[in-house]
Amino acid sequence: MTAPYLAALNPEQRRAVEYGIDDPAPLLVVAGAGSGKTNTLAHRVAHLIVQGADPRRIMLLTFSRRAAVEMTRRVERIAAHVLPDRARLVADALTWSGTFHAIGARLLREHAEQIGLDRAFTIHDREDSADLMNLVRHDLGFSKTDERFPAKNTCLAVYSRAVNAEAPLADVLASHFPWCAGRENELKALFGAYVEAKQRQNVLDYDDLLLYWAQMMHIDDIAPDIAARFDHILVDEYQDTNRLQASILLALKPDGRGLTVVGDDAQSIYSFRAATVRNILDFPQHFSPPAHIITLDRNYRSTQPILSAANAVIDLAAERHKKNLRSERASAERPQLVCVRDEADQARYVAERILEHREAAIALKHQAVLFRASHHSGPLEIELTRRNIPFVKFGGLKFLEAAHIKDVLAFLRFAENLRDRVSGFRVIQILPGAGPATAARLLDRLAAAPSPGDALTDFRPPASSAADWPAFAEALRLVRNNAVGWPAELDLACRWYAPHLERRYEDAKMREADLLQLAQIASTYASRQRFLTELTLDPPSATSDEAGVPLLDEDYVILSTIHSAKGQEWKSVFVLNCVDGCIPSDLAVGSTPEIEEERRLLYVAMTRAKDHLHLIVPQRFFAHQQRGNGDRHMYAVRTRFIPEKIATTLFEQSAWPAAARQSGSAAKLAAKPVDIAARLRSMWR
DNA sequence: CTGGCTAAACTTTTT
DNA sequence: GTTTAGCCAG
Repeated sequence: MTAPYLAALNPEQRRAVEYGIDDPAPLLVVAGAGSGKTNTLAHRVAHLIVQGADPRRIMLLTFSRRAAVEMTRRVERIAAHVLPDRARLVADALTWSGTFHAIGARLLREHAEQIGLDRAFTIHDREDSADLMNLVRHDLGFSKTDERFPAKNTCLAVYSRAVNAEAPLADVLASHFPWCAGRENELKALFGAYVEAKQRQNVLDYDDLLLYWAQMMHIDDIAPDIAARFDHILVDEYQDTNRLQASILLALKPDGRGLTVVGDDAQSIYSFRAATVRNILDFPQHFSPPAHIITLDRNYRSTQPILSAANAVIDLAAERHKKNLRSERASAERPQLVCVRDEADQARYVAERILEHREAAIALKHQAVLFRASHHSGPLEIELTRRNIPFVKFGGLKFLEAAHIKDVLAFLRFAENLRDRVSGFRVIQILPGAGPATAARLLDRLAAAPSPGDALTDFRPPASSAADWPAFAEALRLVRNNAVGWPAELDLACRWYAPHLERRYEDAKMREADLLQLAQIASTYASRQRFLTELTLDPPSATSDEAGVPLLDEDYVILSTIHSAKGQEWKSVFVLNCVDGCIPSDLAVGSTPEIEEERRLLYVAMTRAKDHLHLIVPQRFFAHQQRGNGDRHMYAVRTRFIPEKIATTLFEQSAWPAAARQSGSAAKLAAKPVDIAARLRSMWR
């Protein structure tokens, strides 16, 4: 007897949904690309609830906030069929759904007192963390130039990997940062001081959200309480979790009962964040008896020719685990492998095909352009703007990373937490006449004072910044006293900042528009603290051109990094720069595992396509300066992941523009050759 | 002590 | 093409 709402699922999906409902043993679902993974997971959650599970006691860990929202939406839709009057209630009760980091932040605030943390901690994003690392690095005297010490971003990357991979510093250095291996002792000292600085300032970085959570799960008085709050824990995209996350999970469910993880080792693309595919491969053996495994290998997304090409690409992987996806969708159209001259032609080609597809009734929203690195879409963005084709871009440089946005946010963070040195350092130096020394002097007083608020009012600014100080102090005071409420506080911050914006930037007008957009975003949050926390954990993922964010009901093309395209699908997909040096990135050809991950990246990009897939190969490709006097243009060859045999048998190959290339050059070849040499000589006569 | 200047280094993907 | 350490004048 199967419930009617499960009738649309195939047998494997149904088994994944119904497995262990009465006896919740650990379950691993290996779900290939396009195999209905999200749908299956959503059905499992809905089914658990229909069978009596309490949605408030279900933890749903997803890779991104976007995925969490989508999952909740689907659960609600399924519930609407089965429990029509309670669907909304059910979805609203699924409050423990989100990323590891967001759930961690929430648990830490709830248990703050028990672990000696101030509830009002602020969260540093990656740039803030790097800035703090830099302050500490400077304090320890490592910025002296006689033997260059690793830069702040490198230091943070080393630290973060050691934490997330739960690996000793020496191992991390040897395997990923060999050029820093001689600095082990200094780095150890630096990281120790960095941790102390964070604690003094009452700030947590991304890694701390996991680290404190994991530590909390080792404390006998707290761990059982937290574990007992959740009957079921489901984890999506398990192939992209790291060891620290796995530790948290195993501490929450040591015997695996009530634990479901879903993922696909062929789509593991986040090892730069210390994710390890071993988590998913070793999962079953953590338990006795081992976790049950269900494999979903029927693909409902792509046509068979697209899937065959993608399968061929991933088949060449050095290490290949299980499954070959089968499609249910026949088609005569093979994926296209298109040669163009350069990136400008690539942009023109893509823009033209996009319009052509729209004429064929494929909405812009169902078309996406994917690329390896965020800046690869530059020429295309210009071309789309020129042709008035609206687009939204996902991934890459964030809105929040712009200096003027960071300034305003630093003001708010400083108001929230006067001990936050990174924010304080930034915001104080906005005032003319106040530099690092003034900032350090004030921050030292705030750190030492029993009441930082009083220390702030008592502070005598130097004469050089006396003119601008009162306005600053007053704005800060109003926000700190909650005198104006949220989101009026943001307006207040912007009004204080306006004259400085004007003075510091030539393009103040454009930047002002960004601040208006920030105000727009702010108005959707309930409080200053939630705004600051959630903005850091879930920054707006899309940026669009100056025209502003298109309204939701407008039609627009999707531009996205391949990483940000994870879990998504479109009718038509274009992959830019399918050349060596780009996919794989020439920054990632150092080791076999890195190259293998680049291969999976191409696989992920290809398997996003439902009906049409174009891989573009520009023959001349702009490369950022390759150390020294490097050239700007490189002559590129097709990516090594598509060898000749695959190209000829599984792709439709073409060159564009066709006319100029074929009839044009062929005709001229037949004619008499032009004497270029003579022309060159004649230039000087 | 700040702020403007020069020379040199660094440049992926993201919670 | 952008960020950062260091130098120097006020």
